Amino acid sequence: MTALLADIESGRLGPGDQLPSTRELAEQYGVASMTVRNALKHLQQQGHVQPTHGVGWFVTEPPPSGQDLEDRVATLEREVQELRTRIES
Amino acid sequence: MTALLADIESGRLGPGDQLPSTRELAEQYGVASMTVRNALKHLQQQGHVQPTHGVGWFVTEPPPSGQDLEDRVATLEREVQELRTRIES
Amino acid sequence: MTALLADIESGRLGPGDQLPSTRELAEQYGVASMTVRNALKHLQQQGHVQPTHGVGWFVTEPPPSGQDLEDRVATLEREVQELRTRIES
Amino acid sequence: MTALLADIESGRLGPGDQLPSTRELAEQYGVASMTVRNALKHLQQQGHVQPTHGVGWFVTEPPPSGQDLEDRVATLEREVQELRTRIES
DNA sequence: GTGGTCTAGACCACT
DNA sequence: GTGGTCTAGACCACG
Repeated sequence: MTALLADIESGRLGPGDQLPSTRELAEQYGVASMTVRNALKHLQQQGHVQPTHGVGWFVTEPPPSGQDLEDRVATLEREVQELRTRIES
Repeated sequence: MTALLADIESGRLGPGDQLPSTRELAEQYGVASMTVRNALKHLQQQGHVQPTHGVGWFVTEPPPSGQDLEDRVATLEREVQELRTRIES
Repeated sequence: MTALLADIESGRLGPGDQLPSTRELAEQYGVASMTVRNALKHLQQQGHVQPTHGVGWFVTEPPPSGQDLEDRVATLEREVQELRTRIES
Repeated sequence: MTALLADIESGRLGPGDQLPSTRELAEQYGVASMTVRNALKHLQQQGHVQPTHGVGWFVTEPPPSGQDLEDRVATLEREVQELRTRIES
């Protein structure tokens, strides 16, 4: 089941892509659906995938790990400030 | 969808008032129309609202305080089922 | 889907028998799974069948034909009481 | 609403094509959904379209109207005879 | 232009 | 590997 993560990290599955259904994955890997679900939840906690109820699982945008969240906030706040200035002028 | 019940119980929606259409509710709450319908059906079973085909859903007179009979039956049937399972095991 | 009821009433399916899974029934009758579920829910309300989550649907004891809801409640309460006694013993 | 028939006969809509939804058609032509439905039922009686519940309306194979059925049979029989001859030679 | 039912197929909860 | 709930959107019945 770590093969899924490999697919995501290698780029075979990109942001926005829909994963095969949980039933398909269970069949493909020959495991119980519970196992698939646990694995997906794990990947979700790491920020790799996200479910939409009744629709499917999707690869998320690359997780912000590696960049400090506070840095990210500062960057965005600067951007907002700049845009506001441009609008007012 | 429990917000609707809150609106009714708080008095924001009184007896005789018409609810927004199922399609509007679906859009408002960001859910599918079937989900709205299921929620309304539950509120109906509890005696809060009532539909009229081709017209709309309406808030009913104050519901039968306590527990609805059908609910009671459902509850008991579940309990019986559970107890039987425990006995068999 | 009314064929199921016929099977039950004719005795081809007796009390305690397990029905085919909802997915099988959907395939057999060529309808969507939600439709199967709705049909089963109706049969349940009429007291013909009963589900157990994660296990399946089962034919119940002969249904409460012409029985008042209050009677039904009383009957179930007695049944619960009896089952509890059996568990404690 | 006869525009739909024109679209079908002219070939803009071919066999197997799905029509716009009844709601869309009603909106497009600025008529009530009942009117759309009646028109579609009319086209269905003439063998032009066919509905599938919960899915949509589809253009059927070209109906045999306009050519007499016996003529059609004769034509086909000649065609079969001709093809057989070509095969044998 | 509303409520009601259905399709096709997904995820979720449970045993 | 079951039942339960949900999505998105279709047709159907009705006032």
